[in-house]
Amino acid sequence: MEYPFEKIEKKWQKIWNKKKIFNASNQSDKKKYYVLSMFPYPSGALHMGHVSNYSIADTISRYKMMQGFNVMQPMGYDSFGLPAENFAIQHNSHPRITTDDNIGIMRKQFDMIGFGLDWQREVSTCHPEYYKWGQWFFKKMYERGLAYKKSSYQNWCDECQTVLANEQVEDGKCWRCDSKVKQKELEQWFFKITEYAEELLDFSKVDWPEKVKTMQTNWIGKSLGTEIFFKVEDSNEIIEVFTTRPDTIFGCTFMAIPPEHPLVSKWLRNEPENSEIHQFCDKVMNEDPITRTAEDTTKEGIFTKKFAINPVNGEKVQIWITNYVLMDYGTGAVMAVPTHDQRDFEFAKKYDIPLKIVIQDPEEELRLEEMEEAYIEPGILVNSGNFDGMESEKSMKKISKWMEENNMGKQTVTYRLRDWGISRQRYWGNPIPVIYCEDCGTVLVPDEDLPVKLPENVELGKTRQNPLLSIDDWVYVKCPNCGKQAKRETDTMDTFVDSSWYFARYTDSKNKKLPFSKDNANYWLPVDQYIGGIEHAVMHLMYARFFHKFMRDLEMLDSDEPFARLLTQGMVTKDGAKMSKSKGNVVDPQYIVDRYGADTVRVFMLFASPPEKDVEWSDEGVKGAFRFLNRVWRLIEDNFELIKEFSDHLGSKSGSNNNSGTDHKDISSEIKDLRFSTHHMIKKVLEDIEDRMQFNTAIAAIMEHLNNIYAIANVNKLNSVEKAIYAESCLVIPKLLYPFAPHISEEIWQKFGNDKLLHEIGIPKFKAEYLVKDEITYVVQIMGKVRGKMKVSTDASQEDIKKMALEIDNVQKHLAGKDIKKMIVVPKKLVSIVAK
RNA sequence: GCGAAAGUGGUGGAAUUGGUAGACGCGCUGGACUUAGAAUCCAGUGGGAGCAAUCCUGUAGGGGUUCGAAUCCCCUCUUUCGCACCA
Repeated sequence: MEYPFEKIEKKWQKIWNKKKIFNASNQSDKKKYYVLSMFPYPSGALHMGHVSNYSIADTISRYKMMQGFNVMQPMGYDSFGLPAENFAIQHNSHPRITTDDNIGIMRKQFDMIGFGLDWQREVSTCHPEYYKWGQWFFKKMYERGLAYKKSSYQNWCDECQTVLANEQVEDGKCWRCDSKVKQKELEQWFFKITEYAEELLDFSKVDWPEKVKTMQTNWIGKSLGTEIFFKVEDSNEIIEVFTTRPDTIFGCTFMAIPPEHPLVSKWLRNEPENSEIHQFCDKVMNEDPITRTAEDTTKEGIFTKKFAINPVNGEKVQIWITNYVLMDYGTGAVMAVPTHDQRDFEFAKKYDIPLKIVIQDPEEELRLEEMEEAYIEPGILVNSGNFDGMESEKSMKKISKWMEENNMGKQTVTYRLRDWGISRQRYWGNPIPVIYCEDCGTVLVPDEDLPVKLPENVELGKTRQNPLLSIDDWVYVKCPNCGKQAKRETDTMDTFVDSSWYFARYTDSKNKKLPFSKDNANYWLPVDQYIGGIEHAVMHLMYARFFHKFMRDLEMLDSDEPFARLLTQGMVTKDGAKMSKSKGNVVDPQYIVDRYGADTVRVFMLFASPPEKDVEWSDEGVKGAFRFLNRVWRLIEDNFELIKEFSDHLGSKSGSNNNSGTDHKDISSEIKDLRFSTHHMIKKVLEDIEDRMQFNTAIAAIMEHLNNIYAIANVNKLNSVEKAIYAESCLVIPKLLYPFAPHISEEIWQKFGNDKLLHEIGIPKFKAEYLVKDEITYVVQIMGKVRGKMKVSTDASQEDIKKMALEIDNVQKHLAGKDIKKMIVVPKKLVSIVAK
């Protein structure tokens, strides 16, 4: 007989709902605990990845509730974005409608799995009440000089007809549709995330996986160096270069700039359209960025016939346009030192540019004519004016300082991180609240006109262009300043803007005057435990940190970081691959819940592997989880009378478990072991959840304890003290199972007349005195090999233990003819004998 | 190429501080119950030898430190992830 999971789960979901136990209050005497899962994009139905993510979060949440925290676990929908727009086009509908439909479906499924979510706080980023504040934040950014518009080469996805941020390009492909990304020159809006680069490198206030911290650190890519100013010969133009090797400045023999460099377009104006130099620039700029920036791409260039003057020695150096220098790193120009940089070396060899050694190898003297590759190691400076003879590493600071003093350059810090391009040329996103007026220029939409609502009357999918462009009565508006006919910005914001502050909106989601009140934000933030996929390590998690610090600087909240603790959960895989429709290896949570119940799915997910690792789906494994819950159920059913009889004595109503058998002499060792098992399990489960976040071993501990109970053969023959211990060993199960399988646990708990819900009764505590055993099993090793085992009473002395070990038959056998050199006793563990 | 993490039975995974390797689950084998199946229960299950006691062997491979190594150190291989002409 299967336990009636369907009835039980429906029943408890109703009760929790009715009692509103998951509605967190913004004021409480209890300590707060904010658990957050990354909110989903409403794709239509929950998939196993969601179930895994939210099962982890719900386990932590319910555990913290039992511990007496004021827990908030909110949920919402990341509902703007291209997929929603495309989905609507496919279904010949409007994203507003399809999105809300999908949210309806997901909402039902959230309830069906019994996640303890605070629905009062629900947000959906595509609702005007939410996106109004995104626009408000945009204005704040603009007012503080953190939002600006510029024209530049951008990652362009033809398929999605929109620009992508650097973070959204993976292997040269669009992170969404996988098609090749091109470069296109466009005007678009940026958020100055680089302003916060330094602070974003500081992870001292968060407890995050090393991996994520490293990924962000690498992404930001800080490097210390020097900017050096080169004059262009016979002109007042100046080219700034950035270098991390100022010690090689005297060896600079040419300068390398990319075709995108502003001086290039200026110079090209005087060149005929079909000139060689024009052709070269066009060719390089049209190359796709991946091949162009690949390390093995052949270095190419063209001489501009212009020269720059090296400020340190007045030498003339050729200026080359090349394909290997990037416009958007550093200053977009490089001083090339072929002898001490491999790339410059290759380039100089190819085009016969002069070489000059300025750092000598102290081991073996370098000769120009023999060099086959650049010498990039430290060495002794030569041909470097006053710096000759200095060690190259030590000279760097001195040279920079000297250049700074003589206005030849300055020390700088450069980051790989670029400003965040947030314009998207698509309909289904948050409109950028800007109006362009011929007279007044860029004008922000006044606060009282926020939100700029997305027009509803759009025809999607007719053209590949942004449909907003063709809605005249939306685009043409009066300038808020002068009243003259003006035009709206038709780009919408990247959806990562919406998800960069939603965690703060949850603290006060109904606020009509502000994104959230400072009091609420300061009460709840930072999020105590954030849970989501590793794929957001750089994008979302970095943007959210940036926004949080920005909100702090607006004095909207006081904390420095949004997420104090982060858990990156693994994927759900089947047959070794991520579940996906295209691979046809998807398992529908609905089907599993219908067949085995929500508790089973949750237990399986949590038991299959530790949370940060991938979970390999296994139909048999699910059955195993189901079998386990059935075994729990049967244990309680079969022993109902016995447990019931003793449950009142045990004070289970109050949830305390301190009567583990008033200590009596006549307790069999079997029952003492059972009592040990009970307390051992409590200790293990608490440690695994609290300290290690390792739910698989916590569940294993409960299973082990269940096996120990089943091992007690003749329950009816137990005396009354023993029966009480037995009853307690059973009753502790629902309490510890609750965070993982809440429905069945509540049902069992209630069976014994307990009117309190499990989260109200407090987490059980183990008693150390029951974890002390009278006897401990010692292992006896000879030369590291186990040769015997013995039970030793806890009060035995080291000498006793040694003596006992030597008495074991098998030990004597192995010691025959050998001298004992040494005996090591490891308390409570083993005896190791060294003999030869 | 650089950097990081990992590699344990047939399988998912345990082993928290250097101390009995393989907890727990799945699968498999045998048995009980059953007309039969499903379900359940009991026993066994890293490999090899043995009736058994017990012994040998075993944590990607090779070396080392130690009374003792999955765990620490060195080398090699493999996998995954991140970065990748960043001046």
